[in-house]
Amino acid sequence: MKQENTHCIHCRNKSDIFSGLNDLELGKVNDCRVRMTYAPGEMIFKQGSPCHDFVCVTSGLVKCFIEGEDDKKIIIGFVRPIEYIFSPGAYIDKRHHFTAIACEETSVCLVSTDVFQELVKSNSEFANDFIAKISLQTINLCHQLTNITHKQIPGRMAETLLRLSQVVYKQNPFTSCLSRQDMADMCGMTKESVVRALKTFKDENIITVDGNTIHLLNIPMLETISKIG
Amino acid sequence: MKQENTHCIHCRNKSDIFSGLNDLELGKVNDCRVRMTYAPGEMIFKQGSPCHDFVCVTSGLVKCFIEGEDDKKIIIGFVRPIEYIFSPGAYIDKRHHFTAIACEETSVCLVSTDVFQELVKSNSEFANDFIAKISLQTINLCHQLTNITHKQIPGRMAETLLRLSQVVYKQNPFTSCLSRQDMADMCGMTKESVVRALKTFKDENIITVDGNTIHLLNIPMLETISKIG
DNA sequence: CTGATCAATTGATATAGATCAATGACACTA
DNA sequence: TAGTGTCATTGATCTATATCAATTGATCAG
Repeated sequence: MKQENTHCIHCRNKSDIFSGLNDLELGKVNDCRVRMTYAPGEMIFKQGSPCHDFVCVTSGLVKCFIEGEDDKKIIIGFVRPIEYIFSPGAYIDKRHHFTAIACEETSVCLVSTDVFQELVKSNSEFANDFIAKISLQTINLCHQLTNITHKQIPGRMAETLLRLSQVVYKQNPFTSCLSRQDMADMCGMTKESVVRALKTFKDENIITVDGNTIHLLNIPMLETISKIG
Repeated sequence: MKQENTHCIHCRNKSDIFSGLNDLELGKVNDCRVRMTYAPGEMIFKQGSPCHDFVCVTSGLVKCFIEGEDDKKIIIGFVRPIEYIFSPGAYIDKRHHFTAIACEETSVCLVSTDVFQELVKSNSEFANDFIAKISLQTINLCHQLTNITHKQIPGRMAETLLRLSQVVYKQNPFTSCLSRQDMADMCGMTKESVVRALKTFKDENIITVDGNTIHLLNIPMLETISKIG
C-alpha cells in the first residue's frame, strides 16, 4: 500500500472537486483522512447507519443501492475512481440513505463530514463544484425514475446495457462482475426477466453474451429500443 | 400587488435559505428579481428550456414533473410558499430537467442564476443551506423511486394519499386541485387504477372522498398498507 | 335549455411480466 | 469423487394492472 503514506497534496488520485484546494486545505483533509480497502462484496456503509465520513473511491468499483422491504433493492449508481460518493444525508439527518458495497477489490479514502463541510464553507470554488456533483446525482435519479416508470422490459434492459457499457465500464465489450440480479436491480425487474431480455437481444444479433462479458453489436438499435420503451 | 414594490429586505415571504443574507446581499437579489403571477395550469418553465432563473414560490402551489415520451409524466414534487424550486440543471447544463406548472393562482419571484450562484460563493451559510435543500430533494427522489419500484397499487396509493395530506396540503381532510391523472402521475399508475384504489379504500372506510376533498379516516391503516406494499 | 366538452367512473378484456418450479453449470470442499 | 451451494437458464402458470370502451356527471357557451 504505497499510497497509504502519500500526502493528499501529492496524491494523483484526487477527485476533481479537490483540485481547487490549496495546500493548507489539503493538509486538513490529509490529517483526518482514513484509508481503507474492501474485498469484493464487502460493505462500505449501510443504509440507515450514521454518516460520519464522505467516501472517495481511489480504486475498484462501488455499487450504491437503496434497500427496501423483503430484500428488494434498487441500484442507484456505481462509483468509480476517482469519484466521491455523495451521501445526501450528511446535510440532513446524518444518516446514510443508501448502502454502498464494493463490487471489486476497492480502496477508498474516508474524509470526515465535519472537515468536508468546513471546506465547503471556506472555499467557494469547492462548494460550487460540490453542488454541481449533487446536481448531477439528482439529474441521474430523475432519469432513472423515467426509465423504470415509463418503459417496458426491453426498453429498460437496453438502457441498462448502454449505461453499463458507456457510463460504468466505458468499454465495449465489457466484462462485469454483476449478477443477473444486480442488472435486474438497476432497472426494477426480476433476474428471470433479465435473462429472457438478454436472450432476445442475443437472438436478434443486437448483443453477444459470453459469461460475464457482454458485447453491444448494434448500439443504434439499443438506443432505439431504449427510446421507444 | 402590494408586494410588487416590497424590497427583499422587508419581504416577509422570504424563503428560509435567505434568512442568513445581509442587506447588501438582499439588495443584489432585489435588483435582479422579477415578480410574476401565473393562472392555474400556466407553465412556469418547461423541461429542456434554458435555465436562467431560480424560482421562489411566494403564493399558490406548483407541481414539478418530468415529461417522458407519449405524454407520460412523473410528478416529482410540489412546491409551496415559501420555498425554492431547485432546478439541478443550473449547475450542469443550464437547462431545466423538469417542467413546472402552477396548480393554483401562483406568484413567484425569479432570481437570476448568476446572482444566486454569486451568493452561494460569497456567503457560506447560504451555500450550506442550499446544499441541504438539494440533499433533501435527492432523498425524496430516492424515496419515490422505492415507492414506485417496490410497491403494488394499494401501497403506492396509500403513500400518495399520506404525502398529499401530510406534506403537500398539511391538512386532513384536504381539498386538492389535482386530477386523478395527476395522482396517477405521482406514483406511476393509470387514472383508472387511482379511481379503483380510492374506491377500495372508501369501501373499507379508510378514507372518504367527496369531489376533490379527501378525508383520511384511518391513517395507521394507510401507513400499514404503504409499508407492506 | 341544449349540445358540447372534459373528467370521473365502471366494466370487460388483454397482456406484460412476476412467480414458481425444475434443471443445468460450475466452483468449492470434505 | 461425490456432495453442496450458488447462480444462470428455461418452461409453465398466474395475476396485477394496463388498455379499451361505454356511461355518467359536471361545466360551459350560446
